[in-house]
Amino acid sequence: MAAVKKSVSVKDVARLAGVSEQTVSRTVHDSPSVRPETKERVRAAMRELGYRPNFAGRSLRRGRFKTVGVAMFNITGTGNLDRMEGFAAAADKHGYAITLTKVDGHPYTLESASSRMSALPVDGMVVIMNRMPADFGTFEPLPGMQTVLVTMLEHPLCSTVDNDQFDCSRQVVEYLLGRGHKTVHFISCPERSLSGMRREEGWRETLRAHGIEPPQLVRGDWTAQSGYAAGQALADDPTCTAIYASNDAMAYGCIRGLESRGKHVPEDVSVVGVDDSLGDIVPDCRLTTVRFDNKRVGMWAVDKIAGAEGVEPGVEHMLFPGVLVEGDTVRDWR
Amino acid sequence: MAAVKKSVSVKDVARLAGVSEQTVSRTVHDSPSVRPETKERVRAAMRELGYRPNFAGRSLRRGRFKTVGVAMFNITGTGNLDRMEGFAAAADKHGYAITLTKVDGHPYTLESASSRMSALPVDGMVVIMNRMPADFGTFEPLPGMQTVLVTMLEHPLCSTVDNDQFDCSRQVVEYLLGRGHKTVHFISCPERSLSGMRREEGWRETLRAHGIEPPQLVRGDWTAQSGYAAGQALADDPTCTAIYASNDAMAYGCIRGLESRGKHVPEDVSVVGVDDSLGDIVPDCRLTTVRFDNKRVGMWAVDKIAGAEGVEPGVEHMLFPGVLVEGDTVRDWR
DNA sequence: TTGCACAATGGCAACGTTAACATTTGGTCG
DNA sequence: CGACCAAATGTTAACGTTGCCATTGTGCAA
Repeated sequence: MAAVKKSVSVKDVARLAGVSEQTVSRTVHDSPSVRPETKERVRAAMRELGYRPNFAGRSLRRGRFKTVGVAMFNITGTGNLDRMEGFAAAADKHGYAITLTKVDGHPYTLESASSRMSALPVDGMVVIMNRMPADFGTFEPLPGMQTVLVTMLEHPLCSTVDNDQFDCSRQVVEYLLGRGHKTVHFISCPERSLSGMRREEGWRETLRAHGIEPPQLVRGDWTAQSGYAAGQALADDPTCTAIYASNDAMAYGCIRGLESRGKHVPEDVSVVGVDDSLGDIVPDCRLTTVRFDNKRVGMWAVDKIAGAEGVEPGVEHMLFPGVLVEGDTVRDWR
Repeated sequence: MAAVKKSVSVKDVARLAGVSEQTVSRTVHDSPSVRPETKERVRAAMRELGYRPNFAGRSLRRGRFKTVGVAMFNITGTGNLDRMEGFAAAADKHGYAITLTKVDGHPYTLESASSRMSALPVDGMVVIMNRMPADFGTFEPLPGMQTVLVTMLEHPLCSTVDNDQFDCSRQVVEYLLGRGHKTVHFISCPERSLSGMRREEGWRETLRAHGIEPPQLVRGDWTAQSGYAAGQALADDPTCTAIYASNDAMAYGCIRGLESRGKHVPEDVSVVGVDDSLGDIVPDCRLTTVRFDNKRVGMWAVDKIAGAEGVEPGVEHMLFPGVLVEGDTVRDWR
């Protein structure tokens, strides 16, 4: 039955329309040097045969794919969905497509991401770095393959873009100090997280810049449970009037932990989180937090590649600041 | 300076290694009919020139792209990250890549997703349907383009796969009835959600199958706030001992709403959610919920396309059941 | 009438790869 | 020693598209 459906080429269309292949091509590209009635005839033939331009032939001829590759070591991760939204939106804007690749190979290296991409039809690539790759310092992007890293670390050969985690902490700490708190306690995250460590640095250095010696931090593990424990531990510390948690889940856990020890938020203790991820999940708490625009980060990365269009655009480093969103979990002591 | 870097082709490698292009090709594919020392010579030449096989030339020759396209109307959505994880994992397994496309065109139709894909280098496509597309009944997939829809509705021409939302409600309702509850109240979601409506049907029909007339449902909007309001409303209903909420955020909101009215969970009222999305975000509550394996759904979709490898595989419909995860929010009344 | 400009279209080649077939080489066996 | 075989390598053509140049046709000024 179902005849083997060989793909329809310009040749087939040309034959049916009684024109040359070249005229078909010109019609596809809507060249002004084809007579309208000829165009219409060709278009009719295309419709009849169900012609669709062949991507491979076209790319081979043109030498470009109009596609950006995205390499991820872990697909599941905070903000990845928003970043992808950004990738897709920017790609769309430039008429590009996005090719997604999971690099689950054991070596967590840029090299492995790069070689994975090299066989795919992409003009440039974006790598989402969550941790520190072993070869960050020595990595060289493939020749002719514009490479953008999503990370806060600056790379000498690749453009980079990310949220500004240092500035995020600066904002939070200065916001709390500005509300009359004498110091800010910190619930951190596991040490292998790049962005988490940068938040920690920001907290520490901002306090020092204000002449305050940072108190002992409490190390968490991103979960609300660890925040809960941290909240209980900090409830007994009389100097603790303000807590900055490295993400919203820990901040929320912390609030509940404080409450379990009879401390009220924000009356007794102020709490600030990061990520604005609680959103519609928690009913009774408008957490003061920092919102990042991950979509914008994603768009920037793809814009950098797709927007270049052949020109050699040079290495650039971009950090987008987050926005502090005021909720109901901070008390003004002034 | 930077000389125009024309891409290195088999021809260049062949010349340097002093062999024919075919031998280079055979070496790339590790054919046994090339002498090991010849292979080594060719490999050395490839390394020296930095040869990378050209995707376009290869696909043109082979007629296949080894790529699956994924069309999404909304990238941000519950479970999409896990589904993508599944897409990527299955693609990887088959040596395929994933091309992601956001269909943000105004018409919410399969046709628009399909035509968007037709110009891209893909062998098949997956469409993630959140709502009901206008042309669901009349849509015909592109010839030669295997199309899989992620939806619970069965389509005559396309394979479909999704979580079994009806069965999910059945499990929850029978679980609660089995614990001695006389009926199960329901917090629904907005009516435009396909999966939500199917959950609603499952709840209603399972109750009826057990000879119980479903009580008036409370319509929510996915947010914890709406769950909170629902909890408060249901707290005054003496017949209400078990509540099934259409997602975890509403379930959690509901619990807090009940508590605000002096009802305790699970002592007074049992609450069950869906999605297992609270995870590490909430510290004090192990919610009984239903966990779906979205990764598996994603893998199935890509397997269906990439696994076929040329053979015409026929239309198939797949629903994966969720797993009820017991937490601490259900009381046994028996 | 010729020459010329311009519009419309056609022919050819090349992009990089590889399947199919062709050729060469070295060795084995009757 | 010639016929034959297998292993190793080479040659050709084709996949679909499009840039470049050539060709044809048409109208208009010289």
